[in-house]
Amino acid sequence: MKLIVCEKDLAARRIADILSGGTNWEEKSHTIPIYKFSQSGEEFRILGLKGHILQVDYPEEYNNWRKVEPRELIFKQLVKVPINKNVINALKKAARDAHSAIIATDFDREGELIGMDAVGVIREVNPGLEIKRARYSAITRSEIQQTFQNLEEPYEHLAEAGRARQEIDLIWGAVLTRFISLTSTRLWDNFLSVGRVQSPTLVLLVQRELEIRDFKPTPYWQIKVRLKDGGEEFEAFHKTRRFLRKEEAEEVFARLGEEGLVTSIREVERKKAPPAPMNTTVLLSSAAKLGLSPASAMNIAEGLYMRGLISYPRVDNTVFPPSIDIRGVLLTLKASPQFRKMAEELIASKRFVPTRGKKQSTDHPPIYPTDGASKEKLSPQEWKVYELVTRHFLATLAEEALQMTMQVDIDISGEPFYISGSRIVREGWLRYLPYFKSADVILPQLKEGEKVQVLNKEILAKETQPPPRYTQGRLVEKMEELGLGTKSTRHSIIKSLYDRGYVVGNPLVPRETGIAVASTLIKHAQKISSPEMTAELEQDMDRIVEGLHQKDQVVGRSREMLDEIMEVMEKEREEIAADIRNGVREDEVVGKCRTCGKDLRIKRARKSRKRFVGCSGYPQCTEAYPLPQKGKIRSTDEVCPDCGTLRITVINKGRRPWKLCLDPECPTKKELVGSGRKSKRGEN
DNA sequence: GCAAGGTC
Repeated sequence: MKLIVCEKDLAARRIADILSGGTNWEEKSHTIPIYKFSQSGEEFRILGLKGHILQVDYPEEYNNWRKVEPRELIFKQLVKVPINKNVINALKKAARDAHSAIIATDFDREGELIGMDAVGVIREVNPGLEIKRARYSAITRSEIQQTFQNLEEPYEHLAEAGRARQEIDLIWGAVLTRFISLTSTRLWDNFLSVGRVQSPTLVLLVQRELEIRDFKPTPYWQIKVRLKDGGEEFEAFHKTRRFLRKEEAEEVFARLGEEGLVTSIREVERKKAPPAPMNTTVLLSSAAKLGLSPASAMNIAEGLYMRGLISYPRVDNTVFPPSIDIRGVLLTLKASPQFRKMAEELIASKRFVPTRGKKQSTDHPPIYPTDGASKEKLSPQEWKVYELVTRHFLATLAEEALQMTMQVDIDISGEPFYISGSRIVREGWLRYLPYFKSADVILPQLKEGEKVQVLNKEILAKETQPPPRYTQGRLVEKMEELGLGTKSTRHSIIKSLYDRGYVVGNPLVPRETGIAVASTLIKHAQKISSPEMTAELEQDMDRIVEGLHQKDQVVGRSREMLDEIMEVMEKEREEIAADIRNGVREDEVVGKCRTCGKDLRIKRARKSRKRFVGCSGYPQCTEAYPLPQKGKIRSTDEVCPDCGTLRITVINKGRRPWKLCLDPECPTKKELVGSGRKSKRGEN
């Protein structure tokens, strides 16, 4: 029996179909599907893993954070532990009966690592097994058939590069996470984390926040006039969009007479190209514009993919391979009542060539609908994502949109004014993807040389605005630009910043705890506060792949570097502890006290160690409220209209966050507590 | 209870 090991069930199923010509059947082993078939007297079994099967970890004796100095962890031996017992058992069982195995995981760094981990498990039960590697970059009939006739050897170096990443990420993550959590005594539910990807992402947000806080607005002035042409009234602005001196604006203002002259009208037709095909980043950033967090958009997309409604959602590629039958996709979309007409239109106009994006890879096609769904059969959020994917796909087939833009120049007493407008003259792809369509600005019918009447003039005092905060959608894009995280992890990295209490809201606003942690890392562990650590790791991994470096050299150097950082951080322990505690303390403020106006904050009772909300004016002010003893507490700026006390959010693991009035006697309390029933999926 | 990377 030949055993073929794939990275995921989808690949196993499709490869089985191709190699067997559709004669394979499915059996379950330890709940894992295995595809079987026979060919020229040989029996085949194809097994799909669920991604990584092992993870690196510290041996159990180091589990207690308080009993181990974080710095000691740096040079400790790491172990690998199974992630999913069913997968391992199914793999072992199949390996026992096999006389050879073929590793057919994705051909990339993590895929090779997954494959080599599988080889390790296989060898435990069947040491002499012959092992080959099937290298393919797309699951198409021709490529799979060819690949399996030209098997290769495993790429040990590639897997080693993956191991280096695993080890470095765990060592830096564990040591620094424990160190800052222990020094600031933020433990268990409230621990503070540090990581190669999450920390530079947090720093990005914090630096923007500090820029906003430091921002000094510059005043400027605009001149606006109200004009009349025949019956129509309209507004025009002075061409000096920003007068930096008020006097200057006033001088111009004083000169303006009661009549203006249309000096020129320019019309320009602009082409708006349809979007490139959708990859994960585009899916997440578009979904964010529709109000879905990247984490829930990804979750929902995963579910739609599992139900066969959209293609694989984790992809960088933005170029459709020729193997995708675009016309066929449109035909299946006719099964959707909501999209039947649009699909028919595109079929009738024979538009079967999609746009091409800049990122081309062959592992998966861009995200597209694989079946026609109907709105009634999906939840509102599922429909939102399905609709987005489908509309985006249709847009990539449609013709470009045309927008007419107009600028009219008007002279008033020698001063230049303008009005500008635009309108869509051909909808093209915007018809399918109307979410982000800009509204038309229609101008009055004017002619060059025409006179207009000045009805009114006005000086507007304005100020320059600080840079905007990152929205979740923009952050996903920025992370991709900086090389932080991957298509599969960015959404979860962002979610963990919320879970740690580093940020709130969308756009993301850092809390004081997040600012304190970021500032500490910038100051004392610069390395892990910037995207450069990832960039350098990538270079080191390339050298491992080329055989120029060994994994242990790279990890060893990284350990030394961390040790030097930790030596300094240990010396500065008191200062670091104070900085982070100050940040944490500020976030413990729930709001203002109703009685005395001072801060209400989360405190702990001396004797019982139970937490409660008390007034910082104690003992003069004795305002106090009980708190649930479990779960994370976050303040809100809401005040209950019934009892008049502040509301807080309580977050318990695996449950939907619930809001609670501080006053335990509040009449609305029962209803609020009871609202945690409906769904596990919460929006941030 | 640590990270980030796969995948469900």
